[in-house]
Amino acid sequence: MTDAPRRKRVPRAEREQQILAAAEEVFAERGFQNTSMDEVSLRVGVSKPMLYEYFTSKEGLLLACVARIRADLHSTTLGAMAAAEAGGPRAVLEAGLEAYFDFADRHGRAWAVLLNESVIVAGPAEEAIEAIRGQQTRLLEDVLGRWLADASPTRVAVLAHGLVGASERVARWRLRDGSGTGPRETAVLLADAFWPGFAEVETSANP
Amino acid sequence: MTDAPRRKRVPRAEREQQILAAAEEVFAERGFQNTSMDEVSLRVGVSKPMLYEYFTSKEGLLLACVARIRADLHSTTLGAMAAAEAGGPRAVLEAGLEAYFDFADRHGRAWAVLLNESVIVAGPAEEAIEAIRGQQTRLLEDVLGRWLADASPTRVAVLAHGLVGASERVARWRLRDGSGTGPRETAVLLADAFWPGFAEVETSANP
DNA sequence: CTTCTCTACCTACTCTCAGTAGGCTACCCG
DNA sequence: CGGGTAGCCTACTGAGAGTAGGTAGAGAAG
Repeated sequence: MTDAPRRKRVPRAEREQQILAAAEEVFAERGFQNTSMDEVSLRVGVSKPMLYEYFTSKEGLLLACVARIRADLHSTTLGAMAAAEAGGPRAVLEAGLEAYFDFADRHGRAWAVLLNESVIVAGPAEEAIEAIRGQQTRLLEDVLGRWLADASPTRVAVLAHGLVGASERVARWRLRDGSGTGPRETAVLLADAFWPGFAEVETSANP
Repeated sequence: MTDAPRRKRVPRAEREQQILAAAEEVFAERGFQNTSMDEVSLRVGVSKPMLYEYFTSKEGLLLACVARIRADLHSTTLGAMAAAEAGGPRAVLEAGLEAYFDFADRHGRAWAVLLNESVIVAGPAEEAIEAIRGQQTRLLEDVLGRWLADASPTRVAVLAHGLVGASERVARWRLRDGSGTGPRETAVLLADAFWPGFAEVETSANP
């Protein structure tokens, strides 16, 4: 009946993952601002100084969450696009968009908080978040650069950033009001809007 | 030599504007998170309780700043688009985009912090910010709805939200790396990307 | 089995800062 | 020239980010 002295020792890597999982949950529920480190530590079942030992600061913890989910998103969309390679550029575009919206669906609020609404600061953390976001844009710049070999880098940049921004906002709209529209359908609608703008790519179509 | 007893009484409406101006500055410099109410009050030359009297909370102050700058942006772009009406839809689109990028240029970091990076919370403030943001989207939905009279509301929504998202991200990119590209040039590039997606509008062109 | 040591872990603080209680005073109006 | 009110202040409370300094479990070495 005396309460269990359940101090269970766990290797660092594993605890880090537990902490990230709990933090992602709480951030998604309450938002970054309204989350206290005490609450995260409570939910993991570990004391606060551990969080600081492993992640330096509250911002650091947020950054780690963002990095993790971004990496997941990146490999997911990359995989989908690679799988659609045979269908030609248009199919690749649609596959990437669909994978993105599907990812957003599966991760719900965590996606919105961590990828869109969370940036807070004007200091190094902002840089860090933008850098992580840059992965996605660079991926698109690569692909678009290959398709539009003779377009100016500026044009490629505008298209890539524009497409990323459009995806984010459309995904957010779906989360709030537009959930009646499925990932596939949404992807096609957005691709329809953007595709004709890629004038030069009109060569290889679906089989 | 005894320091001035400069308690200068100022009517409420005027003080509110002073406070908003100072807050916008500090938020832009430090970011929301790293700004203390004490610092804002110091800069205005007024004591902290005044800020709370007029704006309820730190979030409330942020919200007021956002609302103000959003309203400014809204009327600016609206005006530019109205002025371009005679040139046809394509000219209206370009004018709106150019006004947007120009606005972002003029407001520098304040724009980035207040319109893009500042949303913080999961509670009512998030709703409020989204509502303010909604102005812009609704404006576009109106215009697009008129141009694409026979398109489904879903398609119009995707286009409107997509275009807003694209503008935001492209503007942000310009602020960081792409400032070599002027507002006009950027607007044309983005319009080129999106325009052909508005298939049905191809009727009225420039004189 | 004992001791050594390394790393996971904790309790108990400090300090900054959002938000408030309660009162004062400049200015207008009669 | 005395109210009355609107603008203003000093001086607090409480929450929560971040830290100092120490405890203890588990494997290695004897």
